[in-house]
Amino acid sequence: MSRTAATASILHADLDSFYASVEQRDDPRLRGRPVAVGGGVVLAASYEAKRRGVSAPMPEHLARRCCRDLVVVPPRFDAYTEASRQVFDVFHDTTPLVEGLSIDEAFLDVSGLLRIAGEPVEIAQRLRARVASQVGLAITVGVARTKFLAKVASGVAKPDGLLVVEPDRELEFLHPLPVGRLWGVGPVTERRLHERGIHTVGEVAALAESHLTAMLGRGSGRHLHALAHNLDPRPVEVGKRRGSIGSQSALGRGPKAFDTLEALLLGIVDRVARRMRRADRVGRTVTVRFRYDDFSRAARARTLAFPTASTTALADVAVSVLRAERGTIEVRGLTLIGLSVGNLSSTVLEPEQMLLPFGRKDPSRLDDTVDALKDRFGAGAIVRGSLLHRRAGFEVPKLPD
DNA sequence: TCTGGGGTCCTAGGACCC
DNA sequence: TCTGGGGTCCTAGGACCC
Repeated sequence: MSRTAATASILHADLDSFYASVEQRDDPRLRGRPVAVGGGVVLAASYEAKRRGVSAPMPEHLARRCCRDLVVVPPRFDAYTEASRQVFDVFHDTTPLVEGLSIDEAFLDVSGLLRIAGEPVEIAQRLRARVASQVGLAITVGVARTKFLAKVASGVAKPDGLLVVEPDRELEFLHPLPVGRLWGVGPVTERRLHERGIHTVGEVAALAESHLTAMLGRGSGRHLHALAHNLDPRPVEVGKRRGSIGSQSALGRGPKAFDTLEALLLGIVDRVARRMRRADRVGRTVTVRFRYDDFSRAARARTLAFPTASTTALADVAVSVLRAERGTIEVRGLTLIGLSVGNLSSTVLEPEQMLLPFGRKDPSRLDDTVDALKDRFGAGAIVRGSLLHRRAGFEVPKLPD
């Protein structure tokens, strides 16, 4: 165990230009050519296209302007999902400690595998070779002592690379890098730092934490201070579940009839509700998102007393929120509408959770309680203690003695 | 340059409870 | 009866990531 702290044994594996690479793999005519996946907007660009200045999210007509022979292909999300599944199979075959970050990247903890599988660098080499031969895709791997540094390393090693940052070289590697390389530094934070003459990670590291928090706020300041000193104790976490499920749709400019917006929103509700049911999740917080003609955004949230994945229940809430915004929408013009459902829980009934609001912990009562609640709210309902239960006038069902 | 669709995390204020 | 402090929940907005 003690060696985990001293050894570079966390891998960050990241597929290169994922969508575009899948397209080039499946259509030999696309290989070696600048490829963009998208339609209207570039979702992903191949390295040939990136070298010519194409990047996501760039409007298609601009991408074509800077790259005259760009090949634009429509996305095939099913193919990407399948390729991702195959790559994650290789991850899970490498180590049980896999934390997925997105469809195309994950952290792997290989600290316990020295005797079985060898040094982390050897494991990383085999992982890259297996993904290439079994899935036909290039994957870049960064190896370091912390998650954060492994991710920075893979970013530096792209494309199709492998980079190990040994523990005694961490700051030497990190400090010359531009601040934008830090995970969590986007355009806004980068600009704020540049305005103060701070361009490298080393310059961030030279600042007191109090200085950074005053500049960027408590959360960002602490985060940045820790990262600049390579302090990142977070372990690789297995079995994380996502906290929200949503969908959205861009509408383009121009006036839309309000009825059309309602119909669009209902379509989105239906899509989200189906995905929730397929994933066996129910949620309590319904958020409707708006983007206006001037690109400003707003979100309106409503939290229900009980979680649901019912299309009609979610639709009722979503439509009432939309109607309440009608005046604003008509004045400002709408260019995007979206819905996400958060506060997710599992649909599997967990008796301990259900008893929470009642203060009943007697195990002999569990089955009766569950039955009573099922009768009243349906098998999908989970009851949890919250202010809203009380505010909504929720009454504890009569339980048999 | 004028912007898609899927997410995560943080902050801040107000309501409410103990 | 008055007052205070700490904690949780909710809403809204913003930054960031792929």
